[in-house]
Amino acid sequence: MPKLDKSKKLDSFFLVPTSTLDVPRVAELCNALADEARVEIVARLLDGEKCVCDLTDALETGQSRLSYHLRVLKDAGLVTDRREGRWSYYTLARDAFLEAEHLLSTLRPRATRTSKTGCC
Amino acid sequence: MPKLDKSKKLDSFFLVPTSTLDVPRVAELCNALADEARVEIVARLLDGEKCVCDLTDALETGQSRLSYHLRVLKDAGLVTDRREGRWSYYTLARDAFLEAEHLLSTLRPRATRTSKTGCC
DNA sequence: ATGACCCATCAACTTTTATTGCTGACTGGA
DNA sequence: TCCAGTCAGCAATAAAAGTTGATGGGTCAT
Repeated sequence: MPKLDKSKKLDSFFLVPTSTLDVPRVAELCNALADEARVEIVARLLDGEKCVCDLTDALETGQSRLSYHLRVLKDAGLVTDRREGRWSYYTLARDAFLEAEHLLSTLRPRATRTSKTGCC
Repeated sequence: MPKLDKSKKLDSFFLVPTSTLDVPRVAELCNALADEARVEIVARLLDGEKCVCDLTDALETGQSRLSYHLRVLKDAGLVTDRREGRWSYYTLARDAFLEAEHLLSTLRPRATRTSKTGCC
């Protein structure tokens, strides 16, 4: 029996391992991937680092718009950027994607059981 | 060498297995989980089916608001509902969560290699 | 049938996101 | 130094998402 973490609500403490159920972080990561434009960007970065101009060409989008979406991804920690001369290079942050996979797995329903509790 | 699927863009065909990279679906699923209120709902459903009134009590939220968020989750396929008498019961859709995990895994960067291609 | 209850949906509103054009900082070459 | 190119960030606008209170349909007990 683990020690009670009083910072967590009591009931949820017993239902799930709260240490791995980080609601705001799930929402933050999902929010960053909730837009097709950003998922496209991630897809383009799958085969390695790219500079903004590469992405602008590949995605046929305005530079300003791209910059905005890159920032959203960066704020969520899903990409990192690097400056080299006049170019900015973006790379996927592997850790963040692994984190996302882990967080999502904590939301996976255990089984298809119906609890059949009386209601209200 | 698999047969070419002409419905997919040529370049992305060679970069990733496009059959598993469903950009709109990733965005749709992530969008459904992009709000803390909805992640909370999912968390509450982790230990099984619940009726709306249970969730209203547990999450201390207005009934209308909850109904809205449940609908978003339902539209994304993450939950299913069932009517019994005057109560509506919601359950997590295991398949959709497995699908989400799979889709997310297709976005995981292969390695931390820098492609070092010349730019622009 | 009447009334209490559960819940989805609507309309009105507020808040958040996304898009676009523009500006300017910074870099590197002529 | 001057010019052209890359790119982030701002302001204005458009669009989408979220919140709230009200309405009404369905269900159940009296």
